[in-house]
Amino acid sequence: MAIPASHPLPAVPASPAVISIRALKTHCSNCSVRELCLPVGLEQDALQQLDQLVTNRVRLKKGEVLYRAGDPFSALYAIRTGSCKTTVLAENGHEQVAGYHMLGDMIGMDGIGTDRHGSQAVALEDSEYCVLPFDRLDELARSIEPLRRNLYQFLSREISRDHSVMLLLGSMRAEERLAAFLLNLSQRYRERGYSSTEFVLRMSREEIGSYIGLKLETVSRLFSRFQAEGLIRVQGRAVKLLDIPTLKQLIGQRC
Amino acid sequence: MAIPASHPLPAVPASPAVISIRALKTHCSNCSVRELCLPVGLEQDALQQLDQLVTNRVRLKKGEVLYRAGDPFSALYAIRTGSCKTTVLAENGHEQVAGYHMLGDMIGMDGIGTDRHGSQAVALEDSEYCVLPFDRLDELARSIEPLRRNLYQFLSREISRDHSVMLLLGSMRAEERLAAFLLNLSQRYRERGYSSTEFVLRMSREEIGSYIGLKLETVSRLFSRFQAEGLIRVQGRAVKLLDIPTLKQLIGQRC
DNA sequence: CGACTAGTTGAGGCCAGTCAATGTTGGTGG
DNA sequence: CCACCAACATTGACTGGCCTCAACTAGTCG
Repeated sequence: MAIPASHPLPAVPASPAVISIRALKTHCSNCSVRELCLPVGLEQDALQQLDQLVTNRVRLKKGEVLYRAGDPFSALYAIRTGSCKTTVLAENGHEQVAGYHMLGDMIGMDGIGTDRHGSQAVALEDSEYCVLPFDRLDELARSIEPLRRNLYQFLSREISRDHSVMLLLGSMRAEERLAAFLLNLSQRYRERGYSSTEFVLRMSREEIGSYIGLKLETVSRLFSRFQAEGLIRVQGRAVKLLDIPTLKQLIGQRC
Repeated sequence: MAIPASHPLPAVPASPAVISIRALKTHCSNCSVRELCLPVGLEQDALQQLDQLVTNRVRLKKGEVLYRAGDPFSALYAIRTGSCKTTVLAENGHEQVAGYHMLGDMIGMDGIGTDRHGSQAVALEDSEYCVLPFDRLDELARSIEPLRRNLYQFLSREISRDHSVMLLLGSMRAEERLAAFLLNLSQRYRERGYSSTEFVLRMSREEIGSYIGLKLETVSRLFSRFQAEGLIRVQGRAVKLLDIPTLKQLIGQRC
């Protein structure tokens, strides 16, 4: 796997923060997250065809918006570096975090059906996205079976992921929610070759709360309590998981 | 079958409740929900090709299981008549209703990515399902653009639907949840040509509660309260919406 | 250094959960 | 047809977990 193991992100080569970067040496074929992303399992020549499709990349600074709810849908986005949140808007104006995405993740899939994005994506840190024009991706997927399979998988996995969140929101108590949130992050960092016990949260207490259905004060209190109980160590947004077994027990114990 | 209402479904010809029915006069081309289901927008010959794919249908009695979590995934299912719920299972054994599906809906899509069903589907009444073998559906979709588009749409719409549920579970108060639940049903019945103000719930109070993140007692109390306030009339599982504007206001008013 | 945002902590209230008793409905078999 | 039973539903009393409101602290950036 790519990525130097322990943690920090591999330094992104300095480059002008321009929207469209062509002929940059970043291709799917040598991308650090190719094993997690759309290219996984593709043959060499399929990879090259995919490379030709991904000619645009977008760089965002923290807080910048990739797309808004209601924007015309034209492409999916694969996260190359960094992380972002997706939020959904209720008719009454309430905004809620629906996803916390990191490198290798694909976002924008809820827009396919309606030709409009159904959610909003906001960078949680400086980050880079591969633009996958959907029409061309679809066209390419027609002929490349593994690519088509991967596309289905991303769509389907998003559904499963949402089901997990529904489970969390619908039946867990506050401490279970936070434990599940932390363990989920831990696993995803591990899958990406980072430390699974020590990482930096890219969301505020309020955003975390919005994601897991709690108020920010409750999130803060729980962080404090988990720390007091020796389960984690928190320093602002830096978290270290100290007692993963007990955290797991927290979410596995109730009927 | 539910509710005669404005333009009821054409009576399904009586037929033996056998699992696999071939050469029955039920085809996509003359199915009553074709405008809501996979065939929507398809040309005549595309329709016929789809017909050839859907050779199996499954009939379930109330309470019977279509698939279980962990079952090998091989097909999607389109609901021809009746309704079912899908449930997801947490690692700790807790089971939660994740979806309430009715005719025209497609289910099983969370199984594509893992080759295993991620949820369980249980009939809420006697109901009938078209079996869509996924490999063959995929093959057919390769060549029929509108079919492929529809497939994407179903996947994408499922994601959007889940986001709505997350919004409901994450930020609404009990009365808002029930109002949203009822209004959602109302709209879906309307789309299907049934009465949007008068219908029979196919789920118990407990199942409804599981779906919208409340306990059954709370659901029951809310039904009683809505009735006392003149918003609805409830008689067991038969519901009549009396004051839709106020119900809408209930979910549209909070920030 | 001051304004601002993010985070922590405390006190109190309320909404929904829990526990429990009772009523209702629908299916089954005598 | 009706008695019976089990599952479902209703209602009340009480509890408690999370929210609300509020004060305070710690960083951050001009």
